[in-house]
Amino acid sequence: MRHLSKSKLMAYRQCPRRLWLEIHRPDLREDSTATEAGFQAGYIVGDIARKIYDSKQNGRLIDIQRDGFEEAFNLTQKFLGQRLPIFEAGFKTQGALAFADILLPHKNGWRMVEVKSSTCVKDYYYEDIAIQTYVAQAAGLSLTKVAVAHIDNSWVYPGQQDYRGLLKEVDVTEETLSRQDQVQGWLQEAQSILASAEPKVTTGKQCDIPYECGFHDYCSAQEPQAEYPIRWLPRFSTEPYRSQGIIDLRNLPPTVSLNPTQQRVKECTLNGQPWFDAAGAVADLAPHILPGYFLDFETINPAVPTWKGTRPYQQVVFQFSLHRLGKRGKLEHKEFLDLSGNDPSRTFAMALIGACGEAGPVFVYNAAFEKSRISELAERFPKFAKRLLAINERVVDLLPIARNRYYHPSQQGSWSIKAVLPAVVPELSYQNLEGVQDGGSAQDAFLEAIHPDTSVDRKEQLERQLLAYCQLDTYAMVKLWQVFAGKTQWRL
DNA sequence: GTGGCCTTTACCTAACGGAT
DNA sequence: ATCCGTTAGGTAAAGGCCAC
Repeated sequence: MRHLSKSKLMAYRQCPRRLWLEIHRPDLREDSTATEAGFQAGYIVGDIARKIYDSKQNGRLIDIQRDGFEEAFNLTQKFLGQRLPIFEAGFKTQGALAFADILLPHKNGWRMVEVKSSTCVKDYYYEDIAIQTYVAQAAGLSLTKVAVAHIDNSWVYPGQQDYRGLLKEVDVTEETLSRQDQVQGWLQEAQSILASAEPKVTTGKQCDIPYECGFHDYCSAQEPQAEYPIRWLPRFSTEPYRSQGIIDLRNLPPTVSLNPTQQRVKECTLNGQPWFDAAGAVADLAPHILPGYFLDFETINPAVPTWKGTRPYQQVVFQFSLHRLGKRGKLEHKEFLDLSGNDPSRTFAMALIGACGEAGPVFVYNAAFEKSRISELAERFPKFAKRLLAINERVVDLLPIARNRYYHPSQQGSWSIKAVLPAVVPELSYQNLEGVQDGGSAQDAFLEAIHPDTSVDRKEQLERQLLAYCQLDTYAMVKLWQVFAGKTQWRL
């Protein structure tokens, strides 16, 4: 009999091998990325949920890290007797463990609320909560109601630490209880899987459901490797071919119909040559006459908003870099970075208006992102709306030009800026940057910089790193433009 | 007017881009 | 783990055409 936490059982619902590895070889799992950020963006959803659901401030929180499993179970039983709100109550049955985010006295029993940081009730929550409630009920808990509390991303934070309205509660009692009969079977199957040898399951769709499995690299390393994987073909369903044992582009039957982009990826990959429609690129850029601007934003999007007037998961702009390229190739740079800890939006909007000038194309990469941010600022600050929307009118997207005119085998089917730049402008490298080398570390740096405990020296260091990183981003776009526009003789 | 066939439009979803 | 907007591609519904 193994101790099976609910999350590990969920793993088995997708793939028995995933469950087996979770229990027997957790060391093989890739570190999950975002969860271990040093500086948390504002509040954690769970903390807020406890405050919201503990209006009388008499709830009992069980700390599994501190107390350990056995003590958590004992405390749970003790607190159940007191009929007060309980957070992280622990239950155990048939080797399965479950911890309930919130338990509240309800009628003659208890109401269980599972807190999720998503913005809707996902299908897989039903299985998740079915296991949760099964374990709790089998351990003797009387449940009268089960609910999911998820984030309401249409809610606007009014400030003053007033987080009522952040969470939206959805009753899932029926959906959950109707699955109870199945859970018993899942538990037995899980135990028998764990008692056996490692199941060998080939990688497939299930590896990414409901999110990427941490053992994917381990499993795929044991399979034949394609030198030119067919998954490099953009928007191409590999499943039908995988089942036929076709994993390499060289083995893809010529009869398979590919769209022009896929065809290009295939050809360039197999002949190892980049493709560049230089005349086409020049023609695409010709209508957009200099002076031109090159713009990039950095944002932060905390689940729990920290600034009055912002929504959950809203992308709040805190930094931009702007290069201006004159008619004869003169390059200037402007930038903005707000590390005050206050909402940067308003000063950002003003600085952006001031920096962009009155006319000339504003080049960005994947225009939807920057344009959406600008539109949002226009909505929030009507006084600036006209001037902000005027900038949006000037935005020119370099992504479709890259996609239509350029491909290098090293892109591996992707036209994201991180795939395109090293191919087009190999001499530019982010490796030389210290600290901040990508968007993720930019957010970390921002959070650390605005944290009250951060020293002045450290803050200045982070500021320098952030500025260097964002400036390199737009400079890289200038270099990209230079190649596409055929101005390689310019010294930029 | 109905049935059959083809074309167009409308709608939906997965993939991809950006940000963490 | 999470968000969002755009887009490509597929499918379903609607529309158009003509023979019978």
